[in-house]
Amino acid sequence: MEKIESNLVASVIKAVGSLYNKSIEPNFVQIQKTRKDFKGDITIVVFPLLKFSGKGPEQTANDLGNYLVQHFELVEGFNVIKGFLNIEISKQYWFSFLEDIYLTKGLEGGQLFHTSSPKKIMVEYSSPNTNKPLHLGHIRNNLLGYAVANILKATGNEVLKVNLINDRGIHICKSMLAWQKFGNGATPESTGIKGDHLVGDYYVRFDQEYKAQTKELMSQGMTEEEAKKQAPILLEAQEMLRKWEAGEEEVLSVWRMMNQWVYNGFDETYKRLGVDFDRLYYESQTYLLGKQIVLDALTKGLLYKKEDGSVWADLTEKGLDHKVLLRSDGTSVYMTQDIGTAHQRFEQYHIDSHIYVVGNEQNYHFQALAIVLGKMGFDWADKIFHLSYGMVELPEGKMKSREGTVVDADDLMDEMISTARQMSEELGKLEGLSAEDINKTLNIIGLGALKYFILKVDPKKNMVFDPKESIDFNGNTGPFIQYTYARIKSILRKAADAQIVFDLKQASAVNMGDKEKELVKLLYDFPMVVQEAAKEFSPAIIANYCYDLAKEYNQFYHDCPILKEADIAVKSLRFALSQQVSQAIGYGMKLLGIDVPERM
RNA sequence: GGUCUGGUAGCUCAGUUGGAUAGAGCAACAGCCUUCUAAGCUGUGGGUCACAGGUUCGAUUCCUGUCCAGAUCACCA
Repeated sequence: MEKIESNLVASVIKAVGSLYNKSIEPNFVQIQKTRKDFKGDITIVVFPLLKFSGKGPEQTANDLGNYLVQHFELVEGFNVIKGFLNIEISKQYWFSFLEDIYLTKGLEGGQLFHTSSPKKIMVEYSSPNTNKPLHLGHIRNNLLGYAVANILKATGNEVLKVNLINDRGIHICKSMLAWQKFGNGATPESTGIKGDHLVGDYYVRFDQEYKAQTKELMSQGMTEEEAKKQAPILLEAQEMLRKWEAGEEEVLSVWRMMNQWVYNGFDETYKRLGVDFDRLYYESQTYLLGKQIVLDALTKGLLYKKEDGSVWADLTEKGLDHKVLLRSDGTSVYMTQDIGTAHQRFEQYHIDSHIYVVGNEQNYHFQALAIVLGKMGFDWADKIFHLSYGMVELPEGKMKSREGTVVDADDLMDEMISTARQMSEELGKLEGLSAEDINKTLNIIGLGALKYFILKVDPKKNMVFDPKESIDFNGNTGPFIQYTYARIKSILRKAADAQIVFDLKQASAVNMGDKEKELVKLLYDFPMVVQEAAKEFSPAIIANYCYDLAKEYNQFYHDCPILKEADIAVKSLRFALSQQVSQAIGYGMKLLGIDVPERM
């Protein structure tokens, strides 16, 4: 079926040509959805056309409206308010659209969502440190990365999800050291504590000891600055890192063991969260990459070396500062590794684009990275994209691990599910379900509430999470949308049980009321919404669409009987429509990584 | 101090390339379950779109300045 918008633009151009004998560019035809308080489906803003018509807004709009109604089947009627020409698209068109998706393709199938230029895209997300468990900030990262990858796939791209795990460095040495000193051989098995939490506990333990030692040194007359550098436990941790880099087996074996604990813990969290990866990278294997590339660029004169031997990039012409790429002792920094891994990925996988899902605190880093890569002459330098997302804040400000205000990912998921249980029991929703089904459903609802809460917010904005008020289940929430889905499914089940077969062919455009039309219009928007979300890397666009659709459907559900409708034609139409809405909701939520329950 | 984000109802958030009377939810209040699941639906109240200029037929949207908040500017990652 031809799209309404392009059809209408062409029609208006023809109309202007015929009415006023002027030829105009498409960008003068401004089209938008008609606002709900007015009659009509699509609105043409006529102000830009006045200079061609030479008439006032009202007159011009009426001229156009009359012409369109007479010459184009698609246009059924119109009204003019001020300079706005509100067009009514024929009900036949909307009905045909519903027929089209219901009888042939279905929204999910076909090429409805695909872009004209598919790409091979790598999405890096999660990228945790291995010294502590995941928290709410990581949840936002994981959900965003996973959803964006889904959306890009749905629009026809080939997507590779990767996770670069930061498994080395001073932070993990701190946990290792504290475990050796204070752990008495504790393991996840011996303590029953999840591996990543156990390792995190020793990271906290290290910090306690470090603070105590610093305080002690200060009481002996050291300045705070000195004391922070001289605390014995810190020196030990630094020594441990040196041993790790020297490859001493004694250190490596502890490192491998504790990291494995963490990986087991992460795997569990990822699984519950419903995210996954096509490939894992470990910094211990990539942190030396990039050095040769930097040295090559140095010999080409693209970088410069200071007297102390450190290598720098001058980014001042781009408005940034100078950036170190190799330390004076010749070792790599963070940026060096990113240069190396980016190079490796573009060369090895021949990707067209690389998306890094990383918090906005690293905006500067990625800006600098792109400039450095460009300076080094890589033609893919402008193909890297930093999907920068805002911080999750508490009502009183940032989460601080030192103050114990970090919201732990596992705890939060537990809480969401227990809230779901409490709500469901109060409402008596779970009667007649098996224990297994109950758990499955509560899992879907609890996680749905959490995921939707996070994904409905524009990624680039900071967002506030109040741990005291648990995440809502009413209103603009995941469960609201899930509930709409479950109610439709219930209707579909009932029809199937009664062996009622609905045939949309029995219905026609005349059976379509205003509510039905509004829903079809929303369904019509769905592919564009998905494409927009892909373009903007914003799952929030899909989340808000799902809400709008569910909201609209609930009104329809309230006002219009479906199975109880007497007129078989109307009944069939409503049934088909409900079925399509459930598909769109289910698919939209799936793109967000949110499951929907068959009943709740 | 430089750079980058952001500032919309008491709170959490929408608001498509500039368009009509700026929208939801939560919270508050008032209604709707003998009828397909009331985690729903309907209604009421709530706004100087931070502030001031500019661009134009028209600005929450674009530009400039001011104020406020956050991030960042390491031989950390």
